[in-house]
Amino acid sequence: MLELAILGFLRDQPLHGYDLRKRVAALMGHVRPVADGTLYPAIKRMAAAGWVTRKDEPGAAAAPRRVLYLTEEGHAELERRLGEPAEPDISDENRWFTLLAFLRHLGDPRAQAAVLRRRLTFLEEPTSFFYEGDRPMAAEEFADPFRQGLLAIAHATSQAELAWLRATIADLDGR
Amino acid sequence: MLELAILGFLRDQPLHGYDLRKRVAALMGHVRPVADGTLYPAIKRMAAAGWVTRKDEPGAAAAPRRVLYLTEEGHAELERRLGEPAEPDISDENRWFTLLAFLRHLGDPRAQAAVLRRRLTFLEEPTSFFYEGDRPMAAEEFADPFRQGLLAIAHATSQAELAWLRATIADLDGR
DNA sequence: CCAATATACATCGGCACCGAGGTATGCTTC
DNA sequence: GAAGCATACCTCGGTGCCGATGTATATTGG
Repeated sequence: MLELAILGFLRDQPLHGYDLRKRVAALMGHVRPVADGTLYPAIKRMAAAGWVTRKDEPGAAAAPRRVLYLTEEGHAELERRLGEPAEPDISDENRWFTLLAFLRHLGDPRAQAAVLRRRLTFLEEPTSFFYEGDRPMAAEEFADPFRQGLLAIAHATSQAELAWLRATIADLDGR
Repeated sequence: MLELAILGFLRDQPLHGYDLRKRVAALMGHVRPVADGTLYPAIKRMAAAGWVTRKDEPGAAAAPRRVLYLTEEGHAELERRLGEPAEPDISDENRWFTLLAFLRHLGDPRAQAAVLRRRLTFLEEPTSFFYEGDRPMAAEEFADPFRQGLLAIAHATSQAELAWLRATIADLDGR
């Protein structure tokens, strides 16, 4: 998730670590803040993989910066991750939102629609959070207001996204 | 998140690992399936911490079972985690939903309302996913339909939950 | 009768993440 | 001119998670 965000942000423009940290924090930081001890090792990993290159520059405000540039390999990696996302990227909302934030970088509308369809399929399959033995339980069945709320919120959420997905897929197909 | 779910399920009744695995999978498995290599070490940790005890029983269908019982310490730990959740339990939807699934086990309505208020405060504070320099960007500002969708879905989602939170807090306060 | 499947538990190496700590620079404010 | 803060980068130990792998039993289907 973090690596995808880094690839995605660098796709737009070269950035140094500190700037990247702020952008990543804006994107997903309210859910889970990004620690320095996570970001810098990630950058190091990605440099070792050949996805980014680093160039030292004198710091504008303070200490010298190491500006990160996306390489061609990094570009290819981004497209691969956007076009062939792993299952958790589809099912986990946090990961999915990160993917969505950079999906425009997958040039082909057909490929974009295919990714949206995977999410659509996931949201359309019936899921039950709680079971009594083998039988799925409906929201009305339990007295617990919190579990009722949980199901109600999950339902409202997925309805909103389903509507958007269907409209956007239709739009992409029409091009 | 996993440990909270285990404590929560065992609060209702003793369960063996395999049964626990199915219940945890139903609750959060569609988002992120639980691997055996995650569940069993977690049980072991929790047994070492004194939150659960294990009792061997002949298997009903197959291999012998190790039935898990919540101890008094485990009960206290559950209440502590429900009543004083860490920040990520409030902000991360996956964790929050898990907490909500077991919040009824926090007996006191006032304490329950206090937890809901923390989530309310979190959802009420304005968040912007993207910035241009220092300026937050509104959904209409970018042409990217995916980012527009991302913001629209996030907004719809939080509206649904806000309404439920306010209603439920009012209800709990009225008791 | 054999294979496949579901039940049931467990370990191990690798890896990402986190918090804590460390280093250094330049600007602003008192 | 000292203190405090924002900028900017990095390491290290601990922990939890994951996939792969292993072991064993009972039922079901061909």
